[in-house]
Amino acid sequence: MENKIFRNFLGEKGLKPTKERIAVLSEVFSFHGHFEPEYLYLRIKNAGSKASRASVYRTLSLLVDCGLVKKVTRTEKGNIYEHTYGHSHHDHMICDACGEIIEFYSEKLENLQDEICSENSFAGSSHTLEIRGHCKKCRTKQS
Amino acid sequence: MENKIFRNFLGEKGLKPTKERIAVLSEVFSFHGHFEPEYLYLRIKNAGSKASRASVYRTLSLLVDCGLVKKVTRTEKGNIYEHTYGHSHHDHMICDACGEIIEFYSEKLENLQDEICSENSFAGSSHTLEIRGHCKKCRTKQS
DNA sequence: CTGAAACTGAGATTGAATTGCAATTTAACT
DNA sequence: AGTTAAATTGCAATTCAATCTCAGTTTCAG
Ligand SMILES: [Mn+2]
Ligand SMILES: [Mn+2]
Ligand SMILES: [Zn+2]
Ligand SMILES: [Zn+2]
Repeated sequence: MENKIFRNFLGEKGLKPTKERIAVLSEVFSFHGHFEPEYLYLRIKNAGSKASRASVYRTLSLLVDCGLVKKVTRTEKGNIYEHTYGHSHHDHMICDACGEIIEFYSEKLENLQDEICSENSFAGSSHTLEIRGHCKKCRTKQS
Repeated sequence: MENKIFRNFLGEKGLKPTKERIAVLSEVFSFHGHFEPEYLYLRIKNAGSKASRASVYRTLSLLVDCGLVKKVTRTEKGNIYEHTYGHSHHDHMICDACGEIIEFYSEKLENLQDEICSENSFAGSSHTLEIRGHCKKCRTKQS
């Protein structure tokens, strides 16, 4: 489980599993979905643990490094993260009319991307595909 | 041509085609490829025109609004743009080590996306695919 | 021409993220 | 348990792209 993985990762790097780091780890895995560092910081505080903003940022980096967490996007505001351990990869379709988000996954699509990476001698490690348009509901509503 | 399009866009909004705005427009279309606002600012200066950083940022927003320019991605540093008018659709691979951006286009990939949209009764109108990883150069350098 | 509205540049401000550093904590080894 | 070096922390200072403020300037419809 994630605790084990993180402690292992820290051990290998000569880093220590301090309460602050563990508090961040626990909080990150205490809920599902996307989050901003500040939101995480507040949740930790609210949960009765303590970790400064600096520690939250620093630990978040470590979690990304060890693969438990992923930086989803950089928005105008700041970065958005999500924990990935225990979740499978998917991409998104977003309806420009109602904002609905449809998640999808296609093995074929993933393979095709790998092919394209090879063709370009690129070692792809992650990707973000966002398809924009109109969902069924909004399309029928329009007629 | 882009000049006409931009002036039209400005007119419709009650905005004025000032020398600064036109200088930014011209510079944006004076070369092909990706660029950061600061780089554009320096190019404009170097070209003998004048436009403050503030105007460059402000005009860049307008150009995006009117569809002549697109925000390609957001890096640790800042935004990266490209002019789209006169260019056909393509997606990007971005090297996490050196920042190089590789453009690619795959008919198969586009078709596959259309298929996936159909399967989800979604009318896709645009998409952004960004593959992150390491380019050939950075990968060999590492060994 | 004229005047109201739009625009500009310089510098101030914002805010997420990073960093310097003195004090504190950790844990390996007696 | 006690010692100690290395790691870690929090706070405040800093960074830096991006945005905003606002007084002076420019544009252009009438
Ligand atoms: Mn999702
Ligand atoms: Mn491109
Ligand atoms: Zn919809
Ligand atoms: Zn590279």
